Amino acid sequence: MDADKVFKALADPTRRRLLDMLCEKNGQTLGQLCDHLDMARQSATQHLGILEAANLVSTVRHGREKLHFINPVPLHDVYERWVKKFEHRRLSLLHDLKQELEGE
Amino acid sequence: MDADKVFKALADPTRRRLLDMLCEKNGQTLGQLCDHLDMARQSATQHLGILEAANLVSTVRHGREKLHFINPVPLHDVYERWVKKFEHRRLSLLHDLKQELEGE
DNA sequence: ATAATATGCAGGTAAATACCTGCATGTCAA
DNA sequence: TTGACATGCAGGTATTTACCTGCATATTAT
Repeated sequence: MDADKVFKALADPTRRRLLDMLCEKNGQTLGQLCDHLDMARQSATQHLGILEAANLVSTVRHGREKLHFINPVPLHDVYERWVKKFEHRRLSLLHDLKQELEGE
Repeated sequence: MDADKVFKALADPTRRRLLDMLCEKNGQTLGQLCDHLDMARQSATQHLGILEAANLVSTVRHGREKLHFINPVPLHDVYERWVKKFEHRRLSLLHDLKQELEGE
């Protein structure tokens, strides 16, 4: 997993919206996805390209249509690498700050 | 939680590195954190400001020093909102793509 | 075949981003 | 109190990003 690509892909609200749309209904075409966005088709294409480069979305050509599918694996990897680690130490990390605020 | 701020904060490798450093040793000063980065102090300050604005880091002044503490809560929120959802449907989402690739 | 449809590709621009330098302020210690 | 140290603040620049318009290509349906 290229963590940088995944995080950068997730940094844009339009791209998070696209993932949400695909989660609602997987395998949508570019056109279908565009219909729910307030921007030119070409802009959406770029966003989908970034999601695909991050491996968050896989595509399949179906005649003249391009179907988009979510790939949940990178998100799971993000969890494993980034959230779980801090999650595990969650209480102790908060404890550090609390102690500092209380003046040791 | 301001999801956009959190995701944008996580989108930069330097900022992820800073979070890692604080996870290793919580409550470090600006100077300590800078020592491990290959950039000017002022640049690091900006990164830490972004992390603080996203509520991923909290700070406490201690005389002339500024101590930085991780706040793991937003990361947990990201998990709840973004990862868990896709995680739950992980297998079914992959199934969609597999079926499409196999020609229905 | 041809028209309508779905997508691809090539630039072009304005705003955001990640750096930097230079100087100011505040705190500690001798 | 004065010098050293830790951080704050104000710009300035080069790159990246998120849009756009215009045109090309490929597929389906009449």
